[in-house]
Amino acid sequence: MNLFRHIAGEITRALQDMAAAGELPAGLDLSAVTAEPPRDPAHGDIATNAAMVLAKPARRKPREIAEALVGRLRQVAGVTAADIAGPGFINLRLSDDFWRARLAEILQAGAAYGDSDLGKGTPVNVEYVSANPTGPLHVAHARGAVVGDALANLLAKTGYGVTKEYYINDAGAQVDTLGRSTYLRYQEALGLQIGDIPEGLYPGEYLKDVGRKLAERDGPKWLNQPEEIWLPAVRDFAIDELMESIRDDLDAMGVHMDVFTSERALVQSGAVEAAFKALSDAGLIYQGRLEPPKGQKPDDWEDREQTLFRSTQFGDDVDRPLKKSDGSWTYFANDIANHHDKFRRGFAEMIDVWGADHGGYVKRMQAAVKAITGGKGALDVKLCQLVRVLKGGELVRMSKRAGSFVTLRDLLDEVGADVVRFTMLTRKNDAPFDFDLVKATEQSRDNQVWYVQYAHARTRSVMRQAAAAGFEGLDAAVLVAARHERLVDAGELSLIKLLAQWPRQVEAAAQAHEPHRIAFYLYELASQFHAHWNRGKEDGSLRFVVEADRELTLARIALVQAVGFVIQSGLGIFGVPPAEEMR
RNA sequence: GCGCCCGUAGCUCAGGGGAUCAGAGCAACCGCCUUCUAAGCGGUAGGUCGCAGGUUCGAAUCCUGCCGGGCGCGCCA
Repeated sequence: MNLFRHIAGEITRALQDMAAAGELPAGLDLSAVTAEPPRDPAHGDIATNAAMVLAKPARRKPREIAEALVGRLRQVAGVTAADIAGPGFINLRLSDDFWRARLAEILQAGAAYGDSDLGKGTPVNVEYVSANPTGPLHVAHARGAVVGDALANLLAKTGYGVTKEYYINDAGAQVDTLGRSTYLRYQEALGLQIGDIPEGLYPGEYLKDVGRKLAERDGPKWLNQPEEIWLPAVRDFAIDELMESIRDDLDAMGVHMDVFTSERALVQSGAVEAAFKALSDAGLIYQGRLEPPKGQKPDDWEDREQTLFRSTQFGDDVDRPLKKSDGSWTYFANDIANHHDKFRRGFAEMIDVWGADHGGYVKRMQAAVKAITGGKGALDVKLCQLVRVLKGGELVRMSKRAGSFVTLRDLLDEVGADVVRFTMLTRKNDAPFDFDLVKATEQSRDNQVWYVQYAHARTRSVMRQAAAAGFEGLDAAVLVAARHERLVDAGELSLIKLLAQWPRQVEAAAQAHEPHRIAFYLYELASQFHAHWNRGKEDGSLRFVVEADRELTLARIALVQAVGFVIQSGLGIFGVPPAEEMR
């Protein structure tokens, strides 16, 4: 149970009782009332702002409301103290037994502790990576992949019906360029001299493989043919090859998409026309002219009338073109169809994870979603800032395979998927990130992955030690039944309190769409666990396994197991398997 | 020129989204190893939360302006 929500419910009920008793006006809006841990634990276990928030609408002084409320809150089960602080805050203290009762919940739930039905099954579509199939995935994609995947897992854990989706940008001019670039490598594979890769084509060596495979499959049949003959076949072949390698890379990182949507297929199905018609019918399409951007006018700017979408009606800065000068759809038009299609598939809630270089695109896409869904759909966009790869402080630039960037595969080879996944989440998505390959694998406290894994390994170590000391069959039932009231040490109790915050942390992170919060919580939990461990070194009576006191040992093992479960629960969101030992 | 993001301790970053003293790690200094991994733990020192206003009983948190850095700005995706 999310005990903060539980207490918030109790506070709400007390306020309603007060209203019924005439101590407060009826019909007050209680939605701003919170129950949360105070910043300083010395203030108590839970603080509520109820009296402060209601003072104005109730036309009463905060302290008056607080005085009345405190009396009622003292009657709530588990509450041992309710005090007024400062201008009218109420600090609650809960009994140790109330806290210890969380232990049984954790032990029964195991790694599922923190799961909730917050989302009530609401479908959510999380679109991430969505890289063009024109080259291997690189570090920026890795960040998007990790953020998107963890966010999706987080939402699934909190009861949303999550679909992980990849939108394949396989319809534009870039894939034609890919086709031409591949054709060159195909010729090369058949023994022709191709010289330098011409400007405008992709020079990456990764296309050599693709060219060679094409030569193996088709032989020389495309040689000496006009481009219009070979381009479609070569392009499609290359897209398939690159998508396969992209899927392999994602697999290697533990990212598994539910749906791959092809832009090309979408266009061919007439989805763009359908979306366009919907906007048009709503009177949101017109022919007009745009001002050139100030300060930086493109040299080839040509003032002309074009087909525009009234995105300004939905908060965008200027209206946006949906057709190129040759009459074909813009990428934006296709992406409107993409989101329209998601909405029609049942997703009113959509999340896109993009690179920061697409930041200028957010407003128009959100505008489009509002327009095309009649206001029923909502799009949240998570922008991932730049990732720089360092090695011992030195910037790493070149990749063996790709030429100008570090590939995802390089990263995985260098530090492993688990480290990539966790480390990428130790920063907010909208803060730039320096990924240091040396630090990422260092075994020290400033390496958060290692530190959290070490804590989990230590929980396992305790279990092994306990078994060696004759404690066997330590299953959930035995640990749930253990005498938890024997846990009276301050370190033990504060660990329990931190564990009890987990469900709230998960829900808060899910609602904010911020998976990085999980990493910080896990780091704090690990820190407290290591600290408590060390107390046992200094004071033998605090060690987990006390052979002379079987009852106490079982209670402490229950706590250790609970710590392990919560770490597992958290790492599960990141898709990182917990370590059994660190050797 | 316009839009978005960022500006918190020497360094790298948190700060649950308004209120009860500004946090962590690293680096610096001082301590703790016969016992479950010292790959660790504890302590000291260090900040007018970019600047200036505003809203409020209360602002690192919300609003406005400015300064500094990043990203982007029809017919690329």
